[in-house]
Amino acid sequence: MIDGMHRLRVAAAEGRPDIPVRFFEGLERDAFVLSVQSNTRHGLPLSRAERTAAASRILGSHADWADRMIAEVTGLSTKTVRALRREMDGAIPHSATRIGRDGRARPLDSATGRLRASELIAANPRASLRAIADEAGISPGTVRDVRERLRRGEDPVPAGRRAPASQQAGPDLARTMERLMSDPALRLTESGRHLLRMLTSSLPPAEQRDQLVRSVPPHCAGRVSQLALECAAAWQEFARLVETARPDLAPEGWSSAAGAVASSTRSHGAGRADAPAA
DNA sequence: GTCGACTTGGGCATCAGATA
DNA sequence: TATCTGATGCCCAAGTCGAC
Repeated sequence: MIDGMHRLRVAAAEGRPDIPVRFFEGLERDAFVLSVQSNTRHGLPLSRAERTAAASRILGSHADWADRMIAEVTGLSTKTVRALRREMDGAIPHSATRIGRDGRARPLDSATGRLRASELIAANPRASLRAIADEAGISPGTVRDVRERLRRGEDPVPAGRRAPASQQAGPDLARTMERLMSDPALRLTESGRHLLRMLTSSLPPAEQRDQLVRSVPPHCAGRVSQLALECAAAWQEFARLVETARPDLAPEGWSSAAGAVASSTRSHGAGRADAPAA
């Protein structure tokens, strides 16, 4: 029963031998979506907690659906669904595209396709927009925009919100830091606050990094560099100990990232494993 | 090839209700 | 009463796709 439980009970109470039904053919996950949609549109409305739980489940089963699509189904706001998706980052399948309410798929990051299109245009300036679009995996409209940008001497990838994934490491770190700082388990204990202070002070914002580098006097550069490498090695050892203590909580990719730091620092012969230095 | 309709995610300001 | 949280509306740049 996806919808109409009350109508069925009323029919049964009235002793009616049959009731008109509409069959649904599809996957269980799609049946769940239909059920949530029905409950938000009529009948006994779902509580906010129930709608949030439903949105979480739909995010897990339909990760490629746009936030607005899920918001419409669950009766939540788009911003709430967006926040929920951020919270569940890592726990839900990653999708490079979003299917909107119009059923069209749109990429989250078109930089790769744009760069590919710019290469194809340079190689064959007389190729049609559709031919390049097919080859690059983007729409003809986007190819046209790339071509106009190249004619104006601009970068084929617009600067702004949809930056290439390679440039998103900074914001991800900042987001992870924000989550840790809002976690009561850390925020409300002395040792947790101490750890947060150490993590915060050891993560210079990208925009301040260049300024910090320029502020190092030439005669101190060697010692500062050596100390930074020792700090990195100490943090790497700290990461290894944390991972060993709680292997079940180690995020995917953590080991390889820590290993990369280790390999880059060990090659300099630095490293002190007794305490993490910030 | 071009254009317009419609959509996206994100930022920002504002408001309302819950909670301390 | 102050603060927090969630919802809403508006705006923006960018993307897709059908019609012409």
